Amino acid sequence: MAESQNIGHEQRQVRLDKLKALEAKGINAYPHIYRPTATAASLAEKYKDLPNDTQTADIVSVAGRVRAVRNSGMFVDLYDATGKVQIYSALEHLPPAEKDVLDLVDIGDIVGVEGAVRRTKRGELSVAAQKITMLAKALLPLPEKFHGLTDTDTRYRQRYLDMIVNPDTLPILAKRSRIITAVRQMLLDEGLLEVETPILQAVKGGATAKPFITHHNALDMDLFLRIAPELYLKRLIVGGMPGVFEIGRNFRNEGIDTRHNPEFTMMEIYRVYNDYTDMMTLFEKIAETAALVANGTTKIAIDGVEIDLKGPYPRRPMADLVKEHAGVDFMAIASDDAARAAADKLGVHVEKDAAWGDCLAAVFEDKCEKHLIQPVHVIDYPKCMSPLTKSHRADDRLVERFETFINTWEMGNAYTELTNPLDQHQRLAEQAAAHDAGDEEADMMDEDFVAALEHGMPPTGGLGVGIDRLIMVVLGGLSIRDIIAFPTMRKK
RNA sequence: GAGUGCGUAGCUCAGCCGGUAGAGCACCUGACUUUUAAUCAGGUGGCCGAGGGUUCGAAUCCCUCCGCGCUCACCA
Repeated sequence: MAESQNIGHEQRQVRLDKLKALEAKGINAYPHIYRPTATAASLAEKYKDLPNDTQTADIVSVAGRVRAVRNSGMFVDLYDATGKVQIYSALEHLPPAEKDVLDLVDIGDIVGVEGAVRRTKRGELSVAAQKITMLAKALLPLPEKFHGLTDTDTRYRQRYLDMIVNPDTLPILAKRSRIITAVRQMLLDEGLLEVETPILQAVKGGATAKPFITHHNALDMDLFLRIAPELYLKRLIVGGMPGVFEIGRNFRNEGIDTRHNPEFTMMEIYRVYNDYTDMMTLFEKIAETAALVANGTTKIAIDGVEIDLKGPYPRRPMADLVKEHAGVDFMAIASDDAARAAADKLGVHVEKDAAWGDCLAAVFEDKCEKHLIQPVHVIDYPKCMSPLTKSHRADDRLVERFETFINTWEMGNAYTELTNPLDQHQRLAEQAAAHDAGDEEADMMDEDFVAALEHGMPPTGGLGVGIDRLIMVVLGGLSIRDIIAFPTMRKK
């Protein structure tokens, strides 16, 4: 990479010269293996009562990245995955050959140190070096030690630097990993099967969103990167799996901001003989699991506001919330015309051909979402915007669908899944007509999916959870770019 | 997509009513077996994001482009 060779070429040259000096001594600066016997944290724990200015006879070896060098190498701060341990090099104890290696150590190098455990006069637990092993000579300098790396561009493009110098970055990504693992385990404990379904799809479906399109050469066929796995997971239900879930990447060709990344991690769950109320309980369990593993409590603070993820959450019909926050009872509005007039009166813009349900949803988004700080299941969505959901058993204008909101963000989306093949075919046909008329986001007709339903799908509850959003909330309202290791960036 | 701010040394940042480039850290040399953002003295290092324009003279003013941030729009 020509570019990296130009970065700090002077400091790089100094380090290259040191690398050559190591090689001249017969030292491999990139050895195959090193096996430390201790970590910073294990030493801190084991020797927490060791008095100042005391050296033990315990010989250990530690390994990590050099982050600071003081007093011409007498004190070196070594960081491993567990924290910091100081390396103390007293000339009277360090063999001359080891001192030569020490002189060739720079900040940023990865080294292994063997020696006796000691606490210095000033109280810093240290390893009194007897042998110093270069494990990886760094050729490029690290960002500044005190201010770290603040340039967001560099932080995202060179995330490894962000992780090395900014102390919050790695723990956040580690918590992401633990949250996903814990949620996965919880679902496995529920008896669900984790499955994988196609990311390359010939027909896009399961959501309304603009897709990425790619091309398969051998088949000479365009394929969509999935916007959702829904229609394939339901095929597995038809095939007889009683409960499935998938955690994986979805791709949507839409805007990028602090809450949206073109590729994001979605979790979808389907369980037979469940309806949407069962999914509400399941969502609460997922959120609690995530919060507990990350923070040890279900309470989180976002912008100074305490939010408790402990269930059960209130269940509020969309129309009730609209009535509360906008003062209009849409359930009492009978016609599309009257609904549009009501929306207009509230200053909510709707299309000229907007139906009753479109108006209700538009008013909800404009007037209600911003108030939904504490967890709430918004239930009973209008039918027209939910082509994969069963009609509400008590009101045919609605469907049995809910979205869970936390911190005003939509966190999850769940249905009593539509299983009637004739109804499904008609609703997808309406979507497909919109798609053919130019609505890139509308669903397409998936004949095979409908055929699957024609073979019979048991009553099923389904739940989708935006894993990134969940992590953003659990970790205190972070940007999606802080919880995705490598967010999508423009080509530089 | 719109508005707005930013882009100067490896990193963090000054300089911006035009006059030829600065600091701290890092790096190099030296001092100090002392430290913990070690300290002290000296030094190296810049196509001032790219291109064009105005001007005797541009990091600074103007235009275009590139990249990033924020707000809004879009977005289940």
